[in-house]
Amino acid sequence: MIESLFTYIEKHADMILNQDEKDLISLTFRHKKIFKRRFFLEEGNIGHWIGFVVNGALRQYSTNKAGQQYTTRFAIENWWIGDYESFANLTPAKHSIEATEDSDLLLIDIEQFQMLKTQIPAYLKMQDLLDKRGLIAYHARTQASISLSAEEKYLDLLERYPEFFRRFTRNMIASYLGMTPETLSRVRTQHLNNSKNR
Amino acid sequence: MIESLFTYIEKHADMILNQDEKDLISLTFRHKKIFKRRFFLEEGNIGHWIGFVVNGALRQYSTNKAGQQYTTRFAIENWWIGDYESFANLTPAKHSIEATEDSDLLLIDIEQFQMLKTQIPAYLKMQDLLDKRGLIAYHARTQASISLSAEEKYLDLLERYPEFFRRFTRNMIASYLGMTPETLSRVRTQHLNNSKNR
DNA sequence: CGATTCTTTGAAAACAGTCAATCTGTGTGG
DNA sequence: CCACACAGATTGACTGTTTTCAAAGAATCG
Repeated sequence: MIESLFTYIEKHADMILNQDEKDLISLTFRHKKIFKRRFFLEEGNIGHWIGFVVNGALRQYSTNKAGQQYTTRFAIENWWIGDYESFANLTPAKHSIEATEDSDLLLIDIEQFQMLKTQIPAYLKMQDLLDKRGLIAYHARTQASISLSAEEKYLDLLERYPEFFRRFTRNMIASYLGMTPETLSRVRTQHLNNSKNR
Repeated sequence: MIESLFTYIEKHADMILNQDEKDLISLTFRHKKIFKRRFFLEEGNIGHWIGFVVNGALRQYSTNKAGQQYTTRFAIENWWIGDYESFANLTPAKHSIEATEDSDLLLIDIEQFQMLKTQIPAYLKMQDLLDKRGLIAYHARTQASISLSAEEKYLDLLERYPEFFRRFTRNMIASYLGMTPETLSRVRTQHLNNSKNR
């Protein structure tokens, strides 16, 4: 189980972990199984842990006053999941995180997270890369949500993460893209027909 | 000029800078004046520097294939401005940055930026805070752009940053909010009339 | 198999965008 | 200092896109 985290760190830091480092990491993370439809975090609680997804799938969402849910993130194998704001500041989470498949996570809390960054150079390097990427990804997504039509948003996501369409429901994807399920459905059939007629 | 940067760092790190640290910072940053309508960075170039805005105002935007501009950020006094992706990775910038008022910036490049983080604890602490805030702000903006109507987006921005409406043109604000200037205009007058009738 | 949830489809309404004309304000040059 | 030019802002009529509401059709889970 922990092996996939080692591989992930080595790949993203472009460095090799020695045995001491691997041992430290093994001791630091703890395994948690979350079954489908169960919550990893519920809005209002403190999200003490972030998790590395060994396998499974989860979605993060928030709910507005009208009770509508907005999916803010998806996570599948080899992604990290957690309410970053709550994790970093130990404030009540503004999001809930629910498993959409039975999932295996490796958890770490903020103190140990900081500790690993100081103790293991590869961990720090990986985290720097992820922080950078995170900012850039948010930027791209904001841009997309502002400037693209419903169809373009759909095509954009389909191109980037085709797997999402196999693993998450249309409702979740629609709310991730900021459109209704009906609109997503129409955009999809329309696009499928277009491809057929060529 | 550099004083406002000291103040900023001390405030955001919640720490005091000693004289050596102040001297180091003074030597590291260099002043640059950018006049209205001039560019701090043009798309395609490498954004070697990021800048602390001592005074003035700037906007960052990108242009799509159709030639439309999307404002991605504003910066005024005591904000940082730069294409973070280009700065961190030394890749060609995907955004342009233009002064919308005569502006004074204090510039730093990536190497010196890293150096200050290792040499000055307050600088590191400030930067950690800003990174956190940046992620959270992007999250909030993404959320807003997905889930709010034109009117709600307008009200949201008006509440958060009323100053923007005084210092940036409606065109810029409309493109920041992801709507046409006409829609922004209508939403505004409608809202002004609503407030009047109470 | 039956119940529940998810997805699709249709029609009408709301919303935002486009195009064109007018109005406003600012800055520049004569 | 005025007049003119120009960019920005508003307004109106129209078009196109997306949402809403309602119902029917699939798919999934116990």
